Amino acid sequence: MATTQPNIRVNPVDMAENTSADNALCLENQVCFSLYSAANAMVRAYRPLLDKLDLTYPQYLVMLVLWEEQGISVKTLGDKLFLDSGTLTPLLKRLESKGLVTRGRSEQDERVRVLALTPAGIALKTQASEIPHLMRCKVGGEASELQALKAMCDQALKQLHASID
Amino acid sequence: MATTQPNIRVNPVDMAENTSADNALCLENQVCFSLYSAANAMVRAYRPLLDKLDLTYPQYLVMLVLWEEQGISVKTLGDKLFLDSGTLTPLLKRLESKGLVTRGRSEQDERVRVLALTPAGIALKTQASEIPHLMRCKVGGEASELQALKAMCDQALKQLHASID
DNA sequence: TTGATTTGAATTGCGTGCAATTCAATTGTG
DNA sequence: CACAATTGAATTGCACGCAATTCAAATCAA
Repeated sequence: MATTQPNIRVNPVDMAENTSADNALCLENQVCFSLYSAANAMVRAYRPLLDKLDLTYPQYLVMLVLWEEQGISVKTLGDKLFLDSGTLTPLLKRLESKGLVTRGRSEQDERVRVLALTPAGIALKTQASEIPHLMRCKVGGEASELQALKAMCDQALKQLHASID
Repeated sequence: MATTQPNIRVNPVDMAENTSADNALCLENQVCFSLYSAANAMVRAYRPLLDKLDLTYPQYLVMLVLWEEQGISVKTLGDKLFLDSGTLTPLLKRLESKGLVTRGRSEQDERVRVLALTPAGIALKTQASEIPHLMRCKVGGEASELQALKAMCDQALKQLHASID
């Protein structure tokens, strides 16, 4: 049961007519729904791996950025992750309370938080090193397919950002 | 600034070595991160359209299902949307309080909620009919590309469900 | 039939996402 | 220099997602 069958729908009895809007309210939406479901499933799949590091997926993303470059601001971090301060501020406080991240202040601009890693935060990178391989096994598929998926997601993201409203 | 440049990274000064784990902690993750970011952006793009219907995106998904088939249980709905009762129960209560959905009880099995639409819930479909077209404009791209994106997301979802841990 | 198990929803708790607002620090302007 | 506008974070409020637990109804097994 629950086999993912193609989008061939039978019109239910109590629904009136099967117009073009019906098809649109199915076919086109499936792309967004597939994207949405796949993203949820991806975060779910990360969970058991990240539990060992006591990280959530968004926290892991922040750590990925900081493992690459420290001393950045919340704004810069948000630009990289497409997340705002409303999401990042409490998240960063949690990482700080775990002893992984420091939230300093910029000397030049008192408004700016300067994010850096503690030794424990840096050390966590070693434990994280096996995660990409494990996730690749879970997702499966050819590398070229994954690259194509990434390219399409990036394209869609770019387009959605372009059409702000 | 903030141009989406290819994944050519410069190793920061205070980071030690640039191992294969470094590449993995970037390249492979980008697929998941792209998926995650695109899904977030998609939900964000839906918002102004759905605001007019006073629906969130997950609520819209529920309505899509019920516009196709009424009288289903929370379980069946969850199987279709890949969501559980922890998400759906409060969401359905909100749809109920908006006067769009009824949450009855099954005669055969008292545990089961039977979900149906109110006249207002059915009527809302008309207002929703233009949303797919508007979203397609926002996302852009060829229909074939979107179908390819959907196929890859579905494949990834299927694979992630198969490898439960 | 009874008792154990399973199942469908609901509940609880936590961590996002994000719109909207606030606030202080900084920048721009006359 | 004053003062308005902008900017970077933080805060508030709401709606998810989902793990974990609870609970009652239904099913299974001895």
